[in-house]
Amino acid sequence: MLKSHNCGQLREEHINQTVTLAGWVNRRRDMGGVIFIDLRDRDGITQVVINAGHSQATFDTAEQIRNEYVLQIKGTVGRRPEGQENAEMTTGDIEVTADEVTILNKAKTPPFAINRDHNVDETVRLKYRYLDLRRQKMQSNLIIRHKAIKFIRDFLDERGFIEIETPILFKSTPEGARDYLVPSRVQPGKFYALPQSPQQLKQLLMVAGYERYFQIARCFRDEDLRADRQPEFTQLDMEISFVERDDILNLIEELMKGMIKTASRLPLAWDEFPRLSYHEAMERFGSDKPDLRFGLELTDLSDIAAESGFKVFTDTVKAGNPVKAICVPGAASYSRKQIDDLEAIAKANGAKGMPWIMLKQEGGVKGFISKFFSDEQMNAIIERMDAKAGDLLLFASDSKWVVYAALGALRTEMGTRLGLKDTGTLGFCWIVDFPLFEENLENGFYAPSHHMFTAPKPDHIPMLDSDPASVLSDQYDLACNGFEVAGGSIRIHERGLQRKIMELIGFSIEEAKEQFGHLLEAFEYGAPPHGGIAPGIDRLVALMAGEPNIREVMAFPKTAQATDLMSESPSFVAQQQWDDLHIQPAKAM
RNA sequence: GGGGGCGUGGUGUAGUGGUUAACACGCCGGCCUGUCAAGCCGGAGAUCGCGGGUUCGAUACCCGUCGCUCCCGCCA
Repeated sequence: MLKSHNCGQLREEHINQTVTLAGWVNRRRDMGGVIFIDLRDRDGITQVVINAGHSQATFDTAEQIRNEYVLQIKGTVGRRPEGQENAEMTTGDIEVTADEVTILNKAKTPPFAINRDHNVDETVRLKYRYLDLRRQKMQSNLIIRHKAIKFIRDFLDERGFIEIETPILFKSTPEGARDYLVPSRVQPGKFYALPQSPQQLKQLLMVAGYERYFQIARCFRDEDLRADRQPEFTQLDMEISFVERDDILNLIEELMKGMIKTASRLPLAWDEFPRLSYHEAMERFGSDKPDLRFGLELTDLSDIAAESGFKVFTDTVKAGNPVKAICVPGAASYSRKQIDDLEAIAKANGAKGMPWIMLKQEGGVKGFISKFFSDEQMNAIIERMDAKAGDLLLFASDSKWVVYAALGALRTEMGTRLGLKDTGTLGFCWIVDFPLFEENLENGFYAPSHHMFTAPKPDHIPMLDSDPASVLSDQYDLACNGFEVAGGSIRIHERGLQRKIMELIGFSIEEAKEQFGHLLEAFEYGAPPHGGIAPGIDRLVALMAGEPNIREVMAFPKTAQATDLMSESPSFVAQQQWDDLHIQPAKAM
């Protein structure tokens, strides 16, 4: 090795030892006759001292050194002079006096500062990702990620899980997200697909008798990107045989707690993860991934609104839809502009408008809908919402989905604006008892709300015949701070039930055989009851690192346009490559 | 597919319908033997993303376009 110690390693106990360090120049301070170099490697930073009186050749070399040069330093560890210690540095009590300085490599001045944590345009960061990743913050993020994954592997190994790799080249299915396709060279006209998740394969591993499987699995979805969505991302994919829902919830809860204790920058907001039904989450928070770190809950006012003189509300309730509101404390002083901003959020989420009522500090109410309510009705609203003078009430009346979306978005926005979220903590909750089917029929058939292998709750199975729309499933999600961080379900392992579900969703035997034939056939050879879950590693690590998007915890992420600014991919390919793959462009490019 | 925001020396920002586009950091040179965001002195560095329009005059206003970003749709 070109070094004997790491740069974060040396302490008082090493004093008088001769050491060799190697790393990058974090900063150079040239005092004329003495030069200080902060030498940085992944482990930390050590101050190196180069004295003019010590060795002229070494000093001459040090004069030429610039930031980010790669150096090897041979020298002696010494105690810093009295009063010169740096309490900010873990190595701040010592320094290395250089006997020899070797420039292992020079470096151009980087396009942005490596030695400083400051905002840099993300275009530049992504183009020079290798320099961005050199920054302490990014190294720390990737180390959190490593620790999390290491914890997961150890935790699951101790509990009898085995890690099995599944193919990246697999089969396209029209269900779900858009597939990334890979044309076959040896099978003209045919395509592989990159897996959206190893869903089918892990179920087949259950049929194969592996009982407890996991994989740190790369997944691919060709959909538009978001702060928490990349075209390729990593899931902790898991499946367990002979398992019941609560076994999985309890296991994952223990795993999350251990992982956060081991790897997370932020602590848990609370120890036990609350379990909410999907219905309760939507009604109270307008989201199936609610941020429970603050209140501002949705309140149903349909009954009072139905008696009001406001036609929009009365019509809504007559149509069987809700009128709901949230109470924003202290926001009655909001300006027209601020209200307009909030209304824009409601509209962006499908609402046609955002009626509001201000409870004036000096008493009385303001807002054009207030005149449609009697004093009695207004008091009932205020009482039910536990509102006080100075508060602002924001309403939504529409289909319940629009009401959830609009008020859910407003709730999140106001939670941020008013600083109600404890942003330094992680607030987990389980969402359970999802509907088995989407509410709206598609072409006269039900659509699965998760996927077609999700099992109904056992005591709801009879309702598949009488009232399919009301059937709840053994599907569950884990949410944290308003993000979905895991989703899973107990699967259907029994053929008759699977056939019934396929009939309800209008899936013919022929279609099923075409797409899932291997899986359905496998289920006829003794499939054990099984279920699983898939936590999203990128989202969890971003949350644990306190980062606002998952690019900050991925080494080489893509832009919102799904490009890589460093390698400039995707890229055009030679005509020969098209020919080899038996494909051609749809039009001249 | 739709909507919002941003784009000014290497980096981060300021700025204005009108003379030479300002500041900090960085960079280059000089001084300096105890600094640690070193300090002091001097210097270089910007066709204000690109194209078009309005105007006597555009970095600024308008349109388009490209890039980055956030959101809706989409993501079983």
